[in-house]
Amino acid sequence: MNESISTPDIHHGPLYKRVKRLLTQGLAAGEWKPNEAIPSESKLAQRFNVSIGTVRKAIDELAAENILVRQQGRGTFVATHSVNRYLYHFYHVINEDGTKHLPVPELLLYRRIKADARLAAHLNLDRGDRVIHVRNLLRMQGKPVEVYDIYLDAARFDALDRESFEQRKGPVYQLYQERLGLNVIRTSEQLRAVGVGAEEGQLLGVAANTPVLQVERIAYTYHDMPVEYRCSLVNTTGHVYQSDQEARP
Amino acid sequence: MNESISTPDIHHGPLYKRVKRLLTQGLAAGEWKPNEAIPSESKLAQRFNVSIGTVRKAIDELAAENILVRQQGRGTFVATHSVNRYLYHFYHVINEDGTKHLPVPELLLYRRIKADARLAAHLNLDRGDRVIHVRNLLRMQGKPVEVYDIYLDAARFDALDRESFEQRKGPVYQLYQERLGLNVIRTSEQLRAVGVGAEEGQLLGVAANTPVLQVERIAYTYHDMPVEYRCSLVNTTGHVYQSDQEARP
DNA sequence: AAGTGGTCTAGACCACCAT
DNA sequence: TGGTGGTCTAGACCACTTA
Repeated sequence: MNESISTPDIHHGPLYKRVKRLLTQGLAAGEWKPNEAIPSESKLAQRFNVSIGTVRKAIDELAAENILVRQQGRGTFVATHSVNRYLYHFYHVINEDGTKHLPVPELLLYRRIKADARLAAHLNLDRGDRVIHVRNLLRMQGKPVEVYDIYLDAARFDALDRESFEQRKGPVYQLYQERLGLNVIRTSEQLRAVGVGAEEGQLLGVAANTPVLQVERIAYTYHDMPVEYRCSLVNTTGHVYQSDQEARP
Repeated sequence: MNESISTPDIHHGPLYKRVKRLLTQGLAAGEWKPNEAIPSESKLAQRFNVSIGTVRKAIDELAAENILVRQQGRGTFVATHSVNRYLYHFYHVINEDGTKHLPVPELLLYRRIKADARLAAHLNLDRGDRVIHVRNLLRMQGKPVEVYDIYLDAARFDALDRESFEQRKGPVYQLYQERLGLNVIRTSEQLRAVGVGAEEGQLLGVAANTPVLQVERIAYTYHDMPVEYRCSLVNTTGHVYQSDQEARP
C-alpha cells in the first residue's frame, strides 16, 4: 500500500502532476466510484509521501476539470452526471428565449450492428466489430426538438440492453456511469446546417428539407478514450444551441 | 500608491479574491496594456501588502481565464488577441477534415445607423443611439465561408472608421484591443440552422434557401459589459463549427 | 549574475459539516 | 468535538530568460 513517490532521479515532471496522474489512474480503475469521497487530503499526502499543498494542487486541477468536486467540511467527491449537476455541461439546446427545460427522451430504436469504416474510426474499433445503435427522440415541454443516433462499442456496453435505455431516468451519461462505472469527461462536437430528411422531419414535426442543426459528437472518458459517437438533428425553430466561450473574471 | 489591504473588519471575502479584483480593475483601467508585463509577483505582494502565495493564487485564476499569460523567467503579460494566440479561442469554423486555415476578411459595408430595440437590448444602449454596422465576408483558402454583420456602440468605437476595418491585419478583436485598449474576454453564442437569403447566398456561393448555420454572438469585456453584437451566416458545406466541452485530465 | 515565474514544504488559523 | 476542505504565510530551492 505504500505508493511513496521516491526515485527523484527519474523525474516525470512536477510532483503534483505525478500525484494527479495517480489520482486519475485510481478513478479510471474504479478505486473510487462516482459520488464517493476520495481519501482526505492529509491521508493522500501521507500515502503519496508528499506535502498537503502538493496534493491540493493536484486536486485543484481535477476539480477545475469537473472530475472531482470539493465540499468544504465534508470531503472531495467523484463527480457524477446527475441531472442537476451535469445536464447542461454536455447538453446545449435551450429554449429560444434562453430558458432551460428538461428534455424527455423516447426510445425509437435499439439494435446491434457491425461497425463500418467511419464508425470504427470514431470509436477506435475495427471494421465489423459489434456496435450498439440507439435512436432517441427528445422533447422539451412536449415539443419534439431533437432526434439522435448513438453508437457504442458493444463489447464495452454489453450490459446495456433495450430496457436500460427505455427505463432510464436522466441523461445517458448518468446511465453509463451508474451501470458501467464509465465517466464521460469530455466531448468534441462538429456542427453543420443541413436539410432534414423526410423521416427525421416527420419525427421533428417539420417539412422535409427544412434546415436543421446537425451535431456530430464524440464523447471521451479518461485518457482521451472515445466511448460514444452520436449524430443529432436539432429543430432550431423555437430552440437554439448555446455555445459560451471563456470564463469571466 | 499604497494600496495596502487593511480593514480586515470589513471582509469582502478571501484576500486573493480582493487581489484579483484589484488586478482586474487595473486591467480594465488600462494601467497595464495588452502585451505589457504586469509587475512581478514580489512587487505586487509588497504593493498589496500580502504574501507572494496570495498574489500567485489571484494570478492563477486570471491566467486560467486567459486574461493574463505567464512566461517563466520573463514575467506575466496581459493577453492579446493576436492571430497566433487567440484566433481559435473565439473563431470556431474549421475545415470539414479538421484542418484549420486563416480566414481572410473582405469589407462589404461600413455605415452608421441608429439602434433599434433589439440592438439596444443586446448592447446595453438606448433606442436611437448611434451604432456602427460593419459587414464582412470571410474566405478560407479562397472559398467564401461566412458573412457576418457586426454592431458596435458608436460612442465607444468612434475611433474606428472604414479604413480601420479595410486595412486591418488579423482578427477584429485585435483591432479593438490595439486601437481602443478594449479586451474581449468572453463570448456567448446562439446557433440555429436557417435557409439562406438570396443576397447572402450569392455571397457564399450557394443557392437561396440552402441551409446555413446562423451564429448570434454577444462579446463581453471586463465586468460582463457587452461590446459587440454579431450575426453570422456560415456555409457548412465543406466547413464545420467546432465546439469542445470540458478539459482533459 | 540578477530577476522572473514554478514547485514544494510546513505550519497556522478559519469555515464548515457531521456526530 | 473532531475531521474536512479553504486561506494565508514564509521560506527554500529550481528552471528559465535576459543582459
